[in-house]
Amino acid sequence: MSQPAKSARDAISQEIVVEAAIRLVEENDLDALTMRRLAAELGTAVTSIYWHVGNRDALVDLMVDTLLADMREVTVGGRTPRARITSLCTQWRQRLWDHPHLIALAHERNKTLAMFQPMQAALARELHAVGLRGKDAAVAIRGLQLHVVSSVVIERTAQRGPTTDATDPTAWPALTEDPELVAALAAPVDYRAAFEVGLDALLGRFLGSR
Amino acid sequence: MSQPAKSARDAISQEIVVEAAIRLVEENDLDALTMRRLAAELGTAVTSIYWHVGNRDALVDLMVDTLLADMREVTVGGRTPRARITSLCTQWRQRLWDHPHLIALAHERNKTLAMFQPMQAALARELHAVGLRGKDAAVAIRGLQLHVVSSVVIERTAQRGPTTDATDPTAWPALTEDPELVAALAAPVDYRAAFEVGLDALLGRFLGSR
DNA sequence: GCGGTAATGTAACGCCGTTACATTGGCCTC
DNA sequence: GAGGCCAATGTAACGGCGTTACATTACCGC
Repeated sequence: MSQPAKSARDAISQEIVVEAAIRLVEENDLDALTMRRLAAELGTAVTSIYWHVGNRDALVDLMVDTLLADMREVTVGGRTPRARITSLCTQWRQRLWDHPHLIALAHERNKTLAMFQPMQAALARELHAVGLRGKDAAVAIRGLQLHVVSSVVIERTAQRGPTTDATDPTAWPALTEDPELVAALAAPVDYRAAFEVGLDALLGRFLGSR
Repeated sequence: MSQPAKSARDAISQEIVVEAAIRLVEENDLDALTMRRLAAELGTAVTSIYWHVGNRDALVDLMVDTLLADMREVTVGGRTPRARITSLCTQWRQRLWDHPHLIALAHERNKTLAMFQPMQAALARELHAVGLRGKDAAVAIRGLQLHVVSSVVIERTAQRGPTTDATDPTAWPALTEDPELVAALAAPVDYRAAFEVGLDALLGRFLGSR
């Protein structure tokens, strides 16, 4: 981004480093992102990485910014305001879902909520159109935003360790009267359904009869 | 837990190791939990730690179990079912809030959702009393559970890095017509209020007129 | 050709989790 | 009491991590 490609020795630029780092994370883990391995992947020494990006934290910041750049533009569909807001939230959830490592990266750099500016603006426009403004609009935006991001965060962290998530049915002596409930709770969580129910509930609360 | 205190040399047991580890984390960070530092804190060698707890992952598991033991019993208050469920969720949120490191620890061991069994059982009882059972009850339990845990998780991760969370108001050229909204969005998030609004919305959806 | 500087390479520091191996010390058996 | 067993602790190392002081290269303008 800032390094002019003067030297044509082998032309390792900051973009190339960031791209390689993203590739490294997306093809493996966040743990796979080590400066040494990144240098090896680029066929260079670790000090070159440091020269181009500073340190590991700065590199992660750059990665987050790069990934976020792909999510800037928002397209809203739907007739009623409620449908448009639903589409907005679902779309945003989908995008976060498609970049699971973005969440992990942003989480590591404490930028989890900072990535939501475009969505905030779009939501504000829609709420504005329904007559919600000022503090009420802010509460609604915050609520919807938290719902989207936490839905994905929780699902992703939960799916990393599938062993302990399926709740043990034998631990509930008091519930044997409702075997269907026990079975439903022992089944894997349908996070998408939970998201949609929660979203619907939030919209019912915020929009009311609008 | 399993080591009989045969040798009275200086009596480092598994409990003592786990307690020291919890103290170490609660007085500092999760990052402060290193095997060497833990050994130094106990005035012993690192291999003793390994002998007693196995390795770092096993130690964290033990810590999570220990911390969870303090949260087993649930007390429900309130007259209407809705009030009782609200009390339940608020209470659970408060407990998680009081043990912020428990969340980080459980997160590291992918036990984020596994800690919810007692709350699940209590919720199931309440919902049962209102006539919600089977799959409907499961959906409600999941939704409430996700709401509680994600509320705390998001707030905790957000508060670790306060710099990037206050959204930059200048980034919204389209919203200058609603300065109150911009101001409200630039202010720090009131997570407790967001939690309560979301909880209210979820209950309105699940319980309806019940 | 020459100097400056952008870029890369070498080698080390201190930290981490983990482990092979040696050593201690209390108990039991003979 | 001597010897042995084995739980418990200590010593020292391995490989990997982020980071950095320092030396070295290669290109550009002069």
